[in-house]
Amino acid sequence: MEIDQRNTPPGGKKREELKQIIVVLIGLPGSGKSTFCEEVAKISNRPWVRVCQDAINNGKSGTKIMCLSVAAAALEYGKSVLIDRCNIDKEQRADFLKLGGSETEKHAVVLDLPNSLCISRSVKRSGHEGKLQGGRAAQVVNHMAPKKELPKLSEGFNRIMFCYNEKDVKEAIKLYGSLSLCDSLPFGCFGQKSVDSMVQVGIRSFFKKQDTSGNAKSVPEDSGNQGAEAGSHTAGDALEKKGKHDKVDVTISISGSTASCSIPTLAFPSISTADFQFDLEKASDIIVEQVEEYIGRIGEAKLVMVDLSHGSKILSLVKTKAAKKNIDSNKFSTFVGDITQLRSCGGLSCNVIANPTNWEIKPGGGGVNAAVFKAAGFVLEVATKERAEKLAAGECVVVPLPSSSPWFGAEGVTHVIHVLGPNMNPKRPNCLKDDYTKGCKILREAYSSLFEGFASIVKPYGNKDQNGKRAAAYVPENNKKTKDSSSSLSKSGVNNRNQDEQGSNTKTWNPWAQALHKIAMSPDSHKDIVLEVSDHVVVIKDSYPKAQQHLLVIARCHGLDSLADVSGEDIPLMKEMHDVGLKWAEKLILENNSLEFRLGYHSIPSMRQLHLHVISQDFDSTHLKNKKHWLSFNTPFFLDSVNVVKQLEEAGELRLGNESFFDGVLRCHRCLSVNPNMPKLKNHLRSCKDPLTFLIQNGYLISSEGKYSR
DNA sequence: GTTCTAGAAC
DNA sequence: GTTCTAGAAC
Repeated sequence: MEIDQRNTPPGGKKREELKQIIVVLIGLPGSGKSTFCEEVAKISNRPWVRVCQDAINNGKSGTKIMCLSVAAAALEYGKSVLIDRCNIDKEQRADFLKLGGSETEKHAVVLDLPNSLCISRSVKRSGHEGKLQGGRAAQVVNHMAPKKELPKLSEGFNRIMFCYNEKDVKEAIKLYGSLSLCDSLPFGCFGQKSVDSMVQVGIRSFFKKQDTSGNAKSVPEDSGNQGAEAGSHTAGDALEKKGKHDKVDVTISISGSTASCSIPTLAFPSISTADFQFDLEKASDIIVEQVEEYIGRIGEAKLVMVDLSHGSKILSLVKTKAAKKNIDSNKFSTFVGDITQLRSCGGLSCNVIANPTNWEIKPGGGGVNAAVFKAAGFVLEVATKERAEKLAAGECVVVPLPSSSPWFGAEGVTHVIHVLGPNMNPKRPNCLKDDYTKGCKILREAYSSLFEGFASIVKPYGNKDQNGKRAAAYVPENNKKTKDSSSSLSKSGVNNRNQDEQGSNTKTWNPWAQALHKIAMSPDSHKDIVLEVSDHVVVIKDSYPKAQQHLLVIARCHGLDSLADVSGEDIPLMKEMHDVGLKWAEKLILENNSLEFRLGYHSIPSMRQLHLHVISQDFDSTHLKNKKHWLSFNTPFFLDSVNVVKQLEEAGELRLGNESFFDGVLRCHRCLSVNPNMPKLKNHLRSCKDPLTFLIQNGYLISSEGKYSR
C-alpha cells in the first residue's frame, strides 16, 4: 500500500469540499491495473491511495480483508482509493462498495483487454509484486477468464468505464489523473461495447455543476461519451419532467398538432449546437435553408424542430428566419418540449424522431441521444446495430422502431433517424476547431441526410403529377428488415440519405454522391456552374471532365436517381434530355468541328440523379485516370441515349450493364488495340486517328460529318 | 465520384 | 528505383 501523505488528517480539512472516490479496478492479471494506478497517481493532484492485494502484506500478497481494512482507513483520511485487484465477479466487488459514506462515489474501471494480451504481458513480466509471471501466469489467466463478470450499475456503482484497448486505458488514466480534489465525473456506463445495463443517471447534475461551479475544472473528454452531443436536454431532465411539466409551448402554431399519426411528422432537435458548440447563427441559416429545400418534397408530411428549453435561442432564430422566408407554418414549426414525450406530454404526434447521436451510435453522453435511447429502450440499440455500427459526420441511419419498444406504443414513434453532426468542441472527438467552411458543409449534409431519410419513409410511390414529379404519399411504416446488397452500400452498412426499403431499385447514396441531386433540386443555388435550366433538366459541365468536352444533362424529376428507376412513362423526359444534349453537342461542334460526341448513361452511376453524359470522344483529359473511367465510357456499361429510348419504347424496360465490365481490357475505341495500362492507353489515344466505325454504324456518333438521328 | 497511398509490378 | 493499380477514406 502506498499512502499519500500530502493531505491533512481527519478534521484538518473540511470533508464537504472533497469528492472522495473509490475506484474498483476490474481486470485479469496483465490487463494493466497496477500501471493504471501508478500512472493516475503520478499525474494526479488528488491524494490517491492504491490498495494492492499483491503487495499489501509488507510487499507480499495479502488478503481481501486486509484490502478492505486499508481502504477504509484511507477513506477516513480523506483519500480517494484505487482498489488494485482483479475483482472479476460481483461477489468480489460487493464489500468494497459498502465502504465510505453516501457521499463517496463508487466507480468501476473495467480493463477488458484481450485475454491473449493479458497472458502475453503476464508471462513476460518480471518482478511482479504477486510473483505471478512466467508459465504459471498463463494458467491463472486462462483459469480466471471464464469467470469474468462485467459490473453493472445495479451493483452499486455510480459510474462504470469500460476499456477495451490501450487507447481506452490511456484516456481513462488521463481522465482520472486530471481530477482535482473537488472534481467529479458523470455517472453512468461509458464505453461499453455490448450492454444490458447501459443506463445513464445523474448526468444532469454534472452539467449543472459545470455551469454553476466557478472553480470547477473542466472534465476531460470522456471515452464513454464518444462525442455524443449533450444538448440542453439531458436524460435527467427527461426523467424529471415526467408527470410534472405536461404543459408545452407551441411557438408556431401547428395545424392539427394533436392530429393522429396519419400525417407523418419528423421531430428533430438542433444538430451540433449544444455540446458540439456549433455557432447558432450559422446553424439556424442552414436549418432554414434545408427545411426550405425539403419541405416541398415530403407531400403532406411535416417537420417540427424541438427544443426542451423555454427561450431557446436556436429555436427563436430558426422561427424568425423561417417566417422571413415565408416557410409554410403548416408544414414546418418549432416546439418547446421533451422530444421523448411529444405525444404524451405535448399532444404532438411525431412518428419519426431524429436523434443527434455519437459516431458509435451508442447511448451515453447525455443530451437528446441519452434520452432517446433510454425512452426507446434496449430494442432500439439492437435495431440500430442491425443497420449500422457507426456514422461519419454528416451521415444518418434510419432505424424502424420495433413495436416492442415502449416508445412505439406510448408515443407512436415508428422510426428513429440517428444523425451525426459536425463537432466544434475541442473536448469532443473529431473537433473541426474553427473550420466553419467544413463545419457548415457537414451540418448541411447532416440535415440534408436527415430529411432525405425522412423523405424515404414517406416515400413517393410512383405517382407523378403533371410536371412529371413524383408526388409524395405517406406509406404506413414498414418494419420489414431489408438489407441493401448494392455495391454502393458503404462498408459500415450505413444508409445515407435515401433509404429505400421497397422494390429492387434499392440503393444508398453516400454524401459525396449527392452533388448532382442537389443541383437538380436547387439550380438557383448553383448558378455559377449551371449552363442551362428548364422545368425538367439542368445542364452543367462535368466537374471532372473525362474529355475535352464533357457535359451532364441532369433530370430534375424527384425519384429518378438512375436508369434503374426509369420506366416507359419516362420516355418523354428521356427524349427531352436527349434533345438538350444533342443541342449542346452541336453547339460545341460549331465551336470546334474536330469534336465528335456520344450521348449516353452509365448503367450504374456513382452520382445520384439521372444524368445524361454528353462527352467528346477524344478522351483527352487529365481527369481520365483509371481503368474504371475508361471502361465506364467504352464498354456496354455505357448505354447510348438513342438505344435507351428505343429499348423503353419497344420493351418498356431497360437492360442495364453491370460492373463486370470493369474487369475488361483497355481497348482503344478507334483501332480496337489493347493497351497494357492507362498511361499507355492515353498515350495511344493522342495519336490514333482511326474512325469510330462502331459508333458511326450504329448511329451513336454526333460529328460535323453527319447528323445524329433519334 | 475524388484523393491518397501502400504495395505490386516492372 | 519508378510506375501503376487498387483499396480505403472521404
